Amino acid sequence: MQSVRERPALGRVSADCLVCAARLVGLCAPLDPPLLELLASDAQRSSLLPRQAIFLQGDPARHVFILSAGAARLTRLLPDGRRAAVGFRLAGDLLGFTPLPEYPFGAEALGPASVCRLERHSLDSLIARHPVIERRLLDLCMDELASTQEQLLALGRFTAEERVAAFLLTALSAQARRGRAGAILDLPATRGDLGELLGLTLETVSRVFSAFRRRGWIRLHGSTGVEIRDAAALGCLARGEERAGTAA
Amino acid sequence: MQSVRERPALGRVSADCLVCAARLVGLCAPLDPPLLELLASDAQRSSLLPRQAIFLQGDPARHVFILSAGAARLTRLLPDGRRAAVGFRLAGDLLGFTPLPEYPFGAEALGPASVCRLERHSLDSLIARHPVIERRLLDLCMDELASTQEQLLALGRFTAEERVAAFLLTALSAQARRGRAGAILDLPATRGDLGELLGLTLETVSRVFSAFRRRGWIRLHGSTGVEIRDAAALGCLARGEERAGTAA
DNA sequence: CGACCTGTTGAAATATATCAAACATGGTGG
DNA sequence: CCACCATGTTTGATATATTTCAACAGGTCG
Repeated sequence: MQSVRERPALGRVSADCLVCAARLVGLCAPLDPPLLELLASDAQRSSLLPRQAIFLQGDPARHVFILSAGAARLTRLLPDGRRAAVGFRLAGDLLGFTPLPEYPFGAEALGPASVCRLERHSLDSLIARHPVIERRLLDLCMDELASTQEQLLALGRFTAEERVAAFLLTALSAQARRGRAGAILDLPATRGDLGELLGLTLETVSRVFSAFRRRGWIRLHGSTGVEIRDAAALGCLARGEERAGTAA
Repeated sequence: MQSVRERPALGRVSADCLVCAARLVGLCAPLDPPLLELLASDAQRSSLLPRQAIFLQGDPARHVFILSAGAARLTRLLPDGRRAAVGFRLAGDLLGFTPLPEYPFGAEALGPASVCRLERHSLDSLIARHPVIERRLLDLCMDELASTQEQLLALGRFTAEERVAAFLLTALSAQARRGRAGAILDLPATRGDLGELLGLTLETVSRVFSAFRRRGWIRLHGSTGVEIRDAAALGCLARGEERAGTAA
């Protein structure tokens, strides 16, 4: 089912590119320019087509990746073919940093994207020489843990509508944090992608989008644009404020 | 609904106690004795009754806790009263370590338990003086992230039976890692507790236990003992190996 | 144009929740 | 010691949210 699997072509990367892509979030955000230069000197940049794999579940975890542009998803494949998404990641996020010998899940680009690839051992030696990086990794890990726990709450206790509402608002604020303010969410994901993230089928996701649209809470623009027109109503759902009837 | 809420009585703690409780897992596992002594000198020990709160969701996050004995659960309460458990924690685990100003969820003892309480700022200053602690925190955070992602997978894609099976095996191996080998799991949690962890109702958890018992996969001993009699069968479910009929 | 993919909507099937009742268990106090 | 109560468990009947199966519509692309 995965259309494109070959590895991206590689190229050298400048510190500028790293700085520019990951100014406000991610590993590089708080690092000194000289340190960034050091990171960049070891990294290789590559561009990804939509749906292209960054790494596969089960591959030896020899590299870490910084997503410098675009969006990606992390997915786990079950033996019987079911697939679940562990999360979506945006520009600046670190991918594939694991203590395990193999990646416990795969990563693939959602839309067009680009990554900086760094050898795991070269990150390790960088850490050894510059403890500030370790501190930064701990912060990132804690952020990721917190968002995973939120996701857990959603899958464990939220209805389909609540999950979609929570996702839309989370994605909107993640996009805002990366500089693009405004109510239009750029979401290069199919209904199926969202279903895998939210523990729903693609049909259920579609029905929820339709319901939100009918209530005037969202508007769709093209294939990837989702305009949030009533963040308050969505927020009420996303916070889990009532179990029963959805008031007008 | 929470029966006991007052804070535990505090007392001094020895490094020995920390070492002993958390020898193989947790924050203290790989630390030098002198460092442990340092940690211990700042910590206060307290005993907890079953169901006693360690900290509440929304409390200022001024302390971190090391669970030195017993089991605890972390729960998030939704505005409308629904409750979800983020996870269970066992002896040696670190609780309440968050970058946020307030605890994002509450922690309470499942059975009788004890914790070592440490001021957050004193942990911070310890980190500043001994970077090895930071490394250890990163490892712990990554472990916690990995187990949370497993849990996410379970809630997103697993059936009720698969969730319970996966939980039982995870709990068994967590117990084994803490020294108590063997097939009998000591589980001081009600069906309701498990339901909150697994995103199910207590009745569904009970029905799954009954089904496993009828198939001879488990046996119950008293109110907390669960004997795993067919780990292979449970493992097959827990890995998500088939979607449809459960073969005899 | 036709094949293909994504999205939408409908009708039926189903896993789990909800509601309800009985049953066990352990503690407590008469 | 036993009656009593609170708490947790089990099981049943019913309801319901979501899945599953299916058909169709709108793009896109070769």
